[in-house]
Amino acid sequence: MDYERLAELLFPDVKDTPEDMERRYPPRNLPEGAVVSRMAPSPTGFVHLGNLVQGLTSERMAHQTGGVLFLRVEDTDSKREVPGAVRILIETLAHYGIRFDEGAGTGGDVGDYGPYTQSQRKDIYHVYAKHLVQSGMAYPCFCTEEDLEQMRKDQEEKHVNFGYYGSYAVWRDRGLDEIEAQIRAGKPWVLRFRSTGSIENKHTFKDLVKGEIVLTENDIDQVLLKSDGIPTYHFAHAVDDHLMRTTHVVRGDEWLPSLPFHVQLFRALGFKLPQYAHIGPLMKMDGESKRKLSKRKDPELALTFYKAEGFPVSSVYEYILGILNSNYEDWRKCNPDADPTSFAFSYRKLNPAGSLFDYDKLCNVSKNVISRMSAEQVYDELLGFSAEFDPEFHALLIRDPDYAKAILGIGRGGKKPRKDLATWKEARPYMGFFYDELFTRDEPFPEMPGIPEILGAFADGYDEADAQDVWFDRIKAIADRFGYASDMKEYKENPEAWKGSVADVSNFIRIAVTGRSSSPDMYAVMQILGKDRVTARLRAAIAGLEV
RNA sequence: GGCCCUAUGGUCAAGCGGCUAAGACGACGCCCUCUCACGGCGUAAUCAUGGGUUCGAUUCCCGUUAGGGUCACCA
Repeated sequence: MDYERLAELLFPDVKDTPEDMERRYPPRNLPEGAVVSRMAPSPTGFVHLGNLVQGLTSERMAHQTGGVLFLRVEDTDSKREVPGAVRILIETLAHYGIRFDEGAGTGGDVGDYGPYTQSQRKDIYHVYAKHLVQSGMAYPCFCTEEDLEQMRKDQEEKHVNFGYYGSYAVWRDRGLDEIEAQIRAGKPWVLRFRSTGSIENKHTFKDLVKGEIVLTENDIDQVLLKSDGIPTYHFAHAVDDHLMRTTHVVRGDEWLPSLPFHVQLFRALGFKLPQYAHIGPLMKMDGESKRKLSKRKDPELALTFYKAEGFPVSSVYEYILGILNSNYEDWRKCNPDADPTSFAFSYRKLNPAGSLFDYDKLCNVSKNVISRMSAEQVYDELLGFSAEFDPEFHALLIRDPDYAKAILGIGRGGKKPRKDLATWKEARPYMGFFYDELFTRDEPFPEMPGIPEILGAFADGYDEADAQDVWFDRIKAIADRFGYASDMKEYKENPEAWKGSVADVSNFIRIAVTGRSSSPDMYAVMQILGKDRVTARLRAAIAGLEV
């Protein structure tokens, strides 16, 4: 077979050689140990937790070593492409603190190793495709979809391995004349890799997170170029990561089965293999068993879900970091206010298996994150959320910023901050009663004696200027007056001696003022509500009870 | 079905040949001069299984079982 002629036939327009490519994309000049890594998502418009997990790992590895993180858009599947997806992708990732040093950007490419969008790299791939044909390592295949389907059926019946290999590789050794005839007839073709591997051969391979793994050689003649001349992932991966001088590839472990082929391809192309880190998928409980989080079934996979639920981005970030490096949580406890980038991230800590996604844990992390924020910060974030998801609440919040911040400041700061909020969505039910527009009385008063009189007595004597202890002494005095115990200890020893306790009295007032039986500290609540609102609500409650 | 990965409490997990097997979330109980939210204390709960190797295995090796992933002109 005259491979040179075949190559000319297939790629008449390709004049560049691999050597030209090497000159155009020389090795990077970086210090020893610097990691060059990348995110290489396909622009489907759907940014998910998996992207973030992978991206965060790459980002930390690159930036912690003084290396480079770049973004490459893998748009080789035109069927799946969604317009505007690249922009969404970049903005979402930036939102989560992943910044690229290089690569595709909203304002065009940045960096010397571009283009960073695969659909613009066709010429580059063809240089290597032609080279492989010239050296007999690739050949055209004219099988139709039907042909391949038939092959698959046949293999299923015979219970043999699936795929285009051995005697099933029908175009592997056809003559040049036959190929030429097909091309002249305008038949579409794909370029296949001529595999010399055997499934009898095993090799050990060192993966950064899985450790030593056993690979079975690939014996399938995989597709390198699709019939439209666009490369498959495998081929693009090899060419791009070589020319872009990637040192570390972080990806989901669903890629593990195609790793033998990638190893084979890099070798055939004469490329140095990068280091690989295959990370386990995020799982979810589905009835009795676990399964990988799925795009179709699980809304919590999409990053937009967390935005709509009102999780601060820093909460999601912290949660993911905690999943990746379990010692992050301890570090955070010791360094409550430190920047997460000062944490020593290690790929060695990554779990080789898949972890179950834990919503409760995320909430807990988020409560801690929010509790560490200032009232000012909470207000700003809440505003951002409500503007998009709760305009009515948003309008109330911006009407009187100081009022809102005072509310959000209750129990904030200090050693033991309140942790009421895990999401911004919870803010409205938490603090709604501060606004007359949202205030409702849905909590009934308990069946206990003297409630209207007690409320009346409190309203009559309420003085906004009272300090907290004076304020509470007044409540105790009212308790005594109406036959309720003012001392909790005494009451607990002998509850029968009283109608109730000062806790009950406080509760009557709480229900009257907030409409609920639980609220933050009543003194603080009343200070913020102001005397007029407090007494108005007390009077209204009394009127309601007397009807 | 072939190939590959994984296996410590309900969940996330420390552990890397010798420990009464950390810690966190969740659950439950108690305490904390008004509820709630915090905080404190405590309880229950884990090394899948069978064989080796070893003076000694949660830890190393093999089998079994279970779970997961993957077998496209998708990434």
